[in-house]
Amino acid sequence: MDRPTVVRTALKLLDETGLDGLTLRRIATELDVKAPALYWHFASKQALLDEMATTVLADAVAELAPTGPVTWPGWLATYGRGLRRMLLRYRDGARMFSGTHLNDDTLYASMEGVLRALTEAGAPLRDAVWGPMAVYSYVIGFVIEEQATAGDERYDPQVRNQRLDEDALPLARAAGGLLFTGYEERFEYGLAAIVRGLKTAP
Amino acid sequence: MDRPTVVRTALKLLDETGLDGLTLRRIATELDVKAPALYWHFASKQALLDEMATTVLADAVAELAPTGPVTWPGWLATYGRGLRRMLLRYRDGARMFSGTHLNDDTLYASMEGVLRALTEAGAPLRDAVWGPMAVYSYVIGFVIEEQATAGDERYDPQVRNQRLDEDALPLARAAGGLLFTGYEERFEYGLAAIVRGLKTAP
DNA sequence: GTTCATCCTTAACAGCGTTAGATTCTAATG
DNA sequence: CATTAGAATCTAACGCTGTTAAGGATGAAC
Repeated sequence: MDRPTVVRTALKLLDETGLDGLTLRRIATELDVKAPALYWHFASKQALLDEMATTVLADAVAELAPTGPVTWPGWLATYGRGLRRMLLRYRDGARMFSGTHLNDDTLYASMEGVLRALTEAGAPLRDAVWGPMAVYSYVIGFVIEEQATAGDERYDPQVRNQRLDEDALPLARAAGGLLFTGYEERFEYGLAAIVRGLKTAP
Repeated sequence: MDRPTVVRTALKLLDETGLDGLTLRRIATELDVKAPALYWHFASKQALLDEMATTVLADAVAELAPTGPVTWPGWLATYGRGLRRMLLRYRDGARMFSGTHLNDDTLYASMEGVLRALTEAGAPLRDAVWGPMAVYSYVIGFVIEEQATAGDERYDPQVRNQRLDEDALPLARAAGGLLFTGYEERFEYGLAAIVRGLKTAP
């Protein structure tokens, strides 16, 4: 049992338990081990969560890193879609990223490749750094909300509209159907806006 | 002692304790009360957190809701900046939003005003809903990362660069200076991109 | 064959959110 | 004025959590 094994096991367990139900004792049981044994490999639960998030992001970046020549900021759309897909792969995947400290040198290595590809495509370093970061922020924020609301019946437009007065709040009622269905299309809407905005930067 | 009092007290305490240190016992002590008393007003701690987040957002939307005529999507920049300012006002303010269920009818009322102003400014309802939502996602994601890294010495570019090999990762090193300083400028960079992208929507 | 580091165990701690049941206080009712 | 009803809080406790301390098993190195 080593660090990567613990991380992968915890990530697998995350789908069953959710982030709130992910306890050290459950992870340990899954590994046929007692909870304190985890402290040999990780200084704290937070350190384990940090490494879980880092692993997911490193997987995403490694998979998405441009191999050949890319266009800027065209690659950002690919990056945004891939990142969202990675986050959706795990229950509470995006929430896992809030409050964690990303810290892995393999992450920086992948980043280096992205930065080189983007600068070689003609982007100033500032854009090559800030562009992906803006997409990253958007994706994290979007998926946090998506994973919180999708499947939660309190956000079902029909249930929601029963609470909302038709005469006083007609637009808020209509908004429900646009907010809590068709996440795919709404995600692309915002992502396209960012990419388009970066393309037409002054 | 009523619900709003508890919420405001908890929000004040949040700055001292941080989200992880915010326990029901501490909140109760601050209110000169024992912890179980809180259960008379809230069904669970999560319900209290939900209302805290809802309060912060409702405050922001109420303050930012356009009173007169607005331009679309020009108002979105105002909205994004104001929302960020509101989140930064509280320690872990953005993290508080991940995992909480926003649910307040006063929130919908404020939303109604925004939607009306934007549609009257000529925006289709879809844009009036999805535009602010895209900005919202970006701001939440941005501030989560900002509040996690700002002030954390592990993200100090100098400390960070000691870990990074100069020859192998020159761009990743240079990126540090662009990522963990000057949040203001980087925030505006992404915000402007979204707004510009929405303005030039096809 | 002893030493030493590695990896895991048992036992326990303080603190957490939460519940059950008793208790106090307030206001209205007869 | 005495009684009742309900609202708001208390005490006590439960099960669970992350975490620590101290010790035992295992295997490689001298």
